[in-house]
Amino acid sequence: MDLTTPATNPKAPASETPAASEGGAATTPAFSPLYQQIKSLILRGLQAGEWKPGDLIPSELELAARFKVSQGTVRKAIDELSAENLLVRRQGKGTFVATHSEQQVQYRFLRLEPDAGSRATQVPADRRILDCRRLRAPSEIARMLGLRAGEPVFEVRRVLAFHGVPTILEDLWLPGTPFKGLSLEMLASHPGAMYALFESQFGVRMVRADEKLKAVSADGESAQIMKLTPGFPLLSVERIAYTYNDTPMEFRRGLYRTDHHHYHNELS
Amino acid sequence: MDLTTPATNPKAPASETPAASEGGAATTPAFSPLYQQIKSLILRGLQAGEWKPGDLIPSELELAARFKVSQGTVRKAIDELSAENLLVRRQGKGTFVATHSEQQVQYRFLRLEPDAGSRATQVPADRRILDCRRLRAPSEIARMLGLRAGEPVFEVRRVLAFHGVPTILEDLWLPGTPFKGLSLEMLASHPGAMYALFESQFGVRMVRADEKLKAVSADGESAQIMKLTPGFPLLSVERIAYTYNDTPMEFRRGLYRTDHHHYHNELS
DNA sequence: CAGTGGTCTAGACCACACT
DNA sequence: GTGTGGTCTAGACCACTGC
Repeated sequence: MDLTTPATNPKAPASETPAASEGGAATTPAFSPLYQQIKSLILRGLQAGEWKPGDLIPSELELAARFKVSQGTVRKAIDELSAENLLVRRQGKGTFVATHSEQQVQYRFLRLEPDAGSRATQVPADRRILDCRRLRAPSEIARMLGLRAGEPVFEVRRVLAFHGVPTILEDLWLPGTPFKGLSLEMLASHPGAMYALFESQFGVRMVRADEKLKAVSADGESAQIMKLTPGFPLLSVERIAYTYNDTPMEFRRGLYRTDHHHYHNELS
Repeated sequence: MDLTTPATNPKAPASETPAASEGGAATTPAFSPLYQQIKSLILRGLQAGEWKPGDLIPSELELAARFKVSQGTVRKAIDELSAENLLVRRQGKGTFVATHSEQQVQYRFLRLEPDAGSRATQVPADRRILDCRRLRAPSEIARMLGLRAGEPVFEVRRVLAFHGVPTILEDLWLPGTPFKGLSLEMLASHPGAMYALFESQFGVRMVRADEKLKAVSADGESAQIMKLTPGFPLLSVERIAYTYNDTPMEFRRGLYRTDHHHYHNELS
């Protein structure tokens, strides 16, 4: 592939890309390197479901041939995608689409850990779904999910217990359209982590998330559900989870009991 | 540099490395790629203070010549180091040692943000040092810092206020030896972030940190200092900060008021 | 202009997994 | 052995910075 065209983007790098977007007007010329374009193309394949979570994607040489670039360029694109946890490389085997299921990393977004003792094998939580209903999005929820107020959403409430102690009370909201058909039975019957179900049943893969933490006091209702006295300090965790393209697909509000657990975070 | 030697590590890659460690006995052969060895060598230079925070390090070609490897290999080593925030690349200028000062990122490890309004320009906190004393490490502190109980440590207490509202009460402990000479006056007179002072005055650069968060209720003492009623829910943040080589250099326990701020975390 | 990091290529060889 | 990702090289050219 030649890069003779100077400042602005050279011609589209792939043969199979009708260059869907790129409205028309001259915005920022914004030179973008070839490997970034390759990255976008792979990303498009992931979004389009060409390769599903857990799938093996084509080898680097194959992709290089398809996109008419060198293996090194494909490699750099895949490097970044795997650094972002979208792909997983396995030497000798190939490159796979990351998934929330199967891996030993069951709860990839749950940062709660038992204090001290820290049995590396965190006891599998005891999950209980309290509620699952379809309703029109209140404005706050709509805003978080990038919807218009009144659009349908699912609301789920559940409790997680460790060693019989209710530790997490969560309410979560999902956009109605992509999750059409969700039901309490489906959630209750599914054994694994919730995000694994989202992948297998709805083809929705959560890629990253933003969390906002606060310390709060248990109100009457949550205290009752978690068998605590009102006023008990709880960690409030609000999460927006995004799928490909930074599209919000879940808003979650959790209350964590932290007298025997803590929220672990690594800074760098 | 030739890589003819097969499985085990090839001969040391640099000319100026007396191969200090590598005890003797055959542990794990553990093949390590060239770029990892280069990375270690650069890291050693950083630890040894050959280049200090903010300094320009030699160019890729210079390092390649010095270590007798190709530019690409040095590049990959630097890529990783800059991904770990130890180095910062600036196109056209060179590669610099990362620092907590100068950058616009004043509080690199502080995850507390104002709610909603979120003036991107977070008001510079009003810092007040309450105490700074030298004492013998209690066993818990010693354990956190990798010291023996009774070894000297500094204990500092300070309050951060935003818009006049006391929001963070922190106690922190530093090992006595590396921080010899620390005083309340020094802390109080220094304008910028604390980690910047550690770099400039003690040559200690914090590289990464581990935090454990819990929700707690304000006790009498902290309530009084923060002008709250006892029982007010506070976010407890325990941090161990590490310098190069995963050596712990600070233990910090903070209480955050979170009624108008939140702790922000990005998951991926 | 020269010097730096950033991108891209082409080719060689190594380490690992499967058959 | 074949095919995969992983490492390493050498050289070309581009983009940015500052003299």
